[in-house]
Amino acid sequence: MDQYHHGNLRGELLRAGMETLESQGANRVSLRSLAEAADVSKTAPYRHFSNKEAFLAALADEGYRMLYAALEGPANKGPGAANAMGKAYMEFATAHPELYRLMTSPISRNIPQEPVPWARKALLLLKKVLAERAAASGEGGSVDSVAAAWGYIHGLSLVRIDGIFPADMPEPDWDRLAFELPSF
Amino acid sequence: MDQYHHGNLRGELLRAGMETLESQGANRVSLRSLAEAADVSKTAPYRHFSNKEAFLAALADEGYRMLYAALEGPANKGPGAANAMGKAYMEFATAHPELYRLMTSPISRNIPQEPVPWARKALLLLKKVLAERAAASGEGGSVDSVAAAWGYIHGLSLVRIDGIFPADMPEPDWDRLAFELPSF
DNA sequence: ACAAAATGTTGACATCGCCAACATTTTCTG
DNA sequence: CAGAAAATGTTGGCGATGTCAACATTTTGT
Repeated sequence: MDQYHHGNLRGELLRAGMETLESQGANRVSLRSLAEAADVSKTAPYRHFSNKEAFLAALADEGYRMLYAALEGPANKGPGAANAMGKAYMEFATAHPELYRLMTSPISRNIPQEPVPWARKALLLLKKVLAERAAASGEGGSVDSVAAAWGYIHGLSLVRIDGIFPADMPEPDWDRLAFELPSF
Repeated sequence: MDQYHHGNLRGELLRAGMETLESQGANRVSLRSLAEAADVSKTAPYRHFSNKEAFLAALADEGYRMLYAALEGPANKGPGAANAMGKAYMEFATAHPELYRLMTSPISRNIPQEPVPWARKALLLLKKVLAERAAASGEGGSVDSVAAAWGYIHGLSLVRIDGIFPADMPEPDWDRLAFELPSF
């Protein structure tokens, strides 16, 4: 008995959209085809997301929810939390390359209307642990130290998942690199 | 007198395409509208690029040509070449954020048919200088050391241009950070 | 019970990537 | 130098997509 109302269209769109995103990249995500797959008319998604960008931003935020869950444990490890977090961070990026690319693309930040609560939460956690580490190492929680560690782990993750690293060199020991964050 | 042949359609498409890319991002680049702007039929571009991806790859390679030109000077500075290169690298990324994102997206590497000679050249230069630095610092040119510096400068550039860094923290001293590459 | 809000549908328009078939111009070769 | 071949461009069209306007149905709240 086909119902007029889907019941959980928003959730189903996000679920199926995440699947497409992870397997084929953000460019292949189409609201129309997702609607069709959910047995719903082509414009139904617009009742839940103002446009495609907002939908992608919602997917990105879902990614930050996952990232937060992945970082929560390592972040509470006491001493060495930052290093453990670096490793978990890169593991997340490596396991979800397309999602991670979307999360760190500027799209997510160009949507002031749609809230992205998990992004805020995950990044705050990251900042907190990195700042604590900087403070503990005598740098007084310097902004530069946080930015350095942040950029390092982000870039290392991308270099790995994007295959930028020269193919004619042996594979680096990514795990060790992610674990040993640089100091300033 | 409208000519049947444009004369330099390929070059003009790349020029105008680069303009759109830099001002509006890769997603907004359309072969059709570029053709229209060049006063040429909508399918004329396909005589020069097999598809849109190949066109974007050509734009990316043009970016690597520019990057190579920007790195050439610093790379020959003798001691401290790596640091000077790090600074020049981030300056390039900051000056051309959308182009840089395209260059480092995996699209560029998924096109085996179209050659991207400048990408190869620029990345080889980068690798050479970083490897020399690692060797000079006693690490014996370790792969890990190269990868660490590479990821660091790449990630630092992206964190800066993508605005990932928490807005509630003061702006880091990007130039100093780019100059002081981490050691392992 | 009824009004309002939420959710979905139909139809339409513009843009876009890209294919097939054909036209024109330039270049190469006998 | 003529004719073949290659390069370059055009027209017409197909299917996918984002998104808008107008309308329908269902759910919710008073």
